[in-house]
Amino acid sequence: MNHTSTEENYIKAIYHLQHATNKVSTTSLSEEMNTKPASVTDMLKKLRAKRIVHYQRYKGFNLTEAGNRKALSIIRKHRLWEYFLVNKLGFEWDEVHQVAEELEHITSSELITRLDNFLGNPSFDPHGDPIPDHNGRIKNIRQSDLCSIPLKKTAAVSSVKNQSDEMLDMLKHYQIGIGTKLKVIRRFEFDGSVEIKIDRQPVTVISKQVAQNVFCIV
Amino acid sequence: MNHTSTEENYIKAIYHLQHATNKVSTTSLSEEMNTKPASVTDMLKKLRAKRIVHYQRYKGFNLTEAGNRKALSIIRKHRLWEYFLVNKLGFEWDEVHQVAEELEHITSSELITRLDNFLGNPSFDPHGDPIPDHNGRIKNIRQSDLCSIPLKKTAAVSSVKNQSDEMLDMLKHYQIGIGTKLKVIRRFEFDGSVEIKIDRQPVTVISKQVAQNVFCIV
DNA sequence: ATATATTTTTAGATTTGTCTAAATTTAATT
DNA sequence: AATTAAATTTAGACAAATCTAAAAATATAT
Repeated sequence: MNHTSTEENYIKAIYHLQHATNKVSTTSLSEEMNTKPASVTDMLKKLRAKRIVHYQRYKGFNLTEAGNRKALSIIRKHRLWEYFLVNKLGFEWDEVHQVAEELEHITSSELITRLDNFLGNPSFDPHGDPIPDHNGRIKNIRQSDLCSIPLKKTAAVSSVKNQSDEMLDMLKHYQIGIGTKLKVIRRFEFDGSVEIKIDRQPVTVISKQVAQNVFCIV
Repeated sequence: MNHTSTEENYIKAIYHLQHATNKVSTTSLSEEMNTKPASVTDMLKKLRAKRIVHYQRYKGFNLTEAGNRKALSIIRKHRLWEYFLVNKLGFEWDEVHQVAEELEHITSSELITRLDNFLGNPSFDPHGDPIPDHNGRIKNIRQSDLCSIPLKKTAAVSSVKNQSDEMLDMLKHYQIGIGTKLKVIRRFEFDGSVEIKIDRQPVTVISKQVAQNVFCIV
């Protein structure tokens, strides 16, 4: 079944709502999509007709099995392109999202197979998010930065994105290196800074800028 | 100024009509775009409002300076992506057009700059067509196949794509070799065959299949 | 449990790119 | 030059994705 870019964006947004939030509703989806609830209702009917969502008026919705597969294939494309943009074209990880939003809608599946091989079949994108394989399977070891890992779970630092001298200097100060075990205790709304506890060290706070660069396996 | 993918496709098609044929008309453009003449008229009004074409009803149309620049930027993207698909992802040259048709509409200009550098700033795409640089300049040594060179301009054969025994046999029969000077006199709509005049030889017709494989410098 | 607020859906309009059918203009032919 | 043919344009309609405003259903609060 073919889908328009718009439909694909809705499918992705529904997937995201189902996994990253606990609010799957017409209104929350409209916020995610920057549209009005009325537009969401129209699209839900369209996606229901295409067997992408289960949907009953006033009763909510969720992805069907086919919808879930479709979502994973879009996410796969998005993350492979992000990997390409950062590791081949030299973009910074925070510059690639918008471009990948466009690239993910290129239809050729042959292209994605070849891109995947060209990149060496990576399992994680530059943000540490897992890249679904061609069957939609996701590596359960997920790399996430300190802004997105769950609170109070021990995690091991697995990579650092920005490897500038200045950053390495900071990490040395905090005694953070690859393999360091730590927990995120809390996050501050005001500036996004993060309170962490490292084994055998006092609790400290690191800035959002630093936290975004430190990736862990939870 | 931003343009939809559809507008971009029209711009590219007009550019192509102006350079590769001598029929720039509502009907020929509608054939190029696989639409009806009425749709072309609508689009011409839209493009005129955006200062992309000069257009007077019943009197024909052509690209403005801005339209020409825009066309070259789309062609640049298309050909860079084709180069990428063939030389990095291992596609065959005849498999890439459709995918590049989609990729050429990705908007980021930063992406194209980086892609260009990643590829080593190539001057010709896998079909031998020149890749405009970021200022829209085209290497005047343009390699084009006999299906796309301008009519009645002397051209020198510069390369042959398919180098199979069967093809070389045909070229020997026609007395075409590297360096041969020839003109394309006309093209036949019916089967895409091409009438050519080679120095000191009678006019002959070669099939589209052959013409597509013979590249020249105009 | 009834009134109020919130969420969701419907109805009808808009924009983009397309179509068909009819009208108009230009070109070709006798 | 008049007629016929071809090309082009207009008029009106349609599908996709959106909107606003109003109606309907559900949830919340008194």
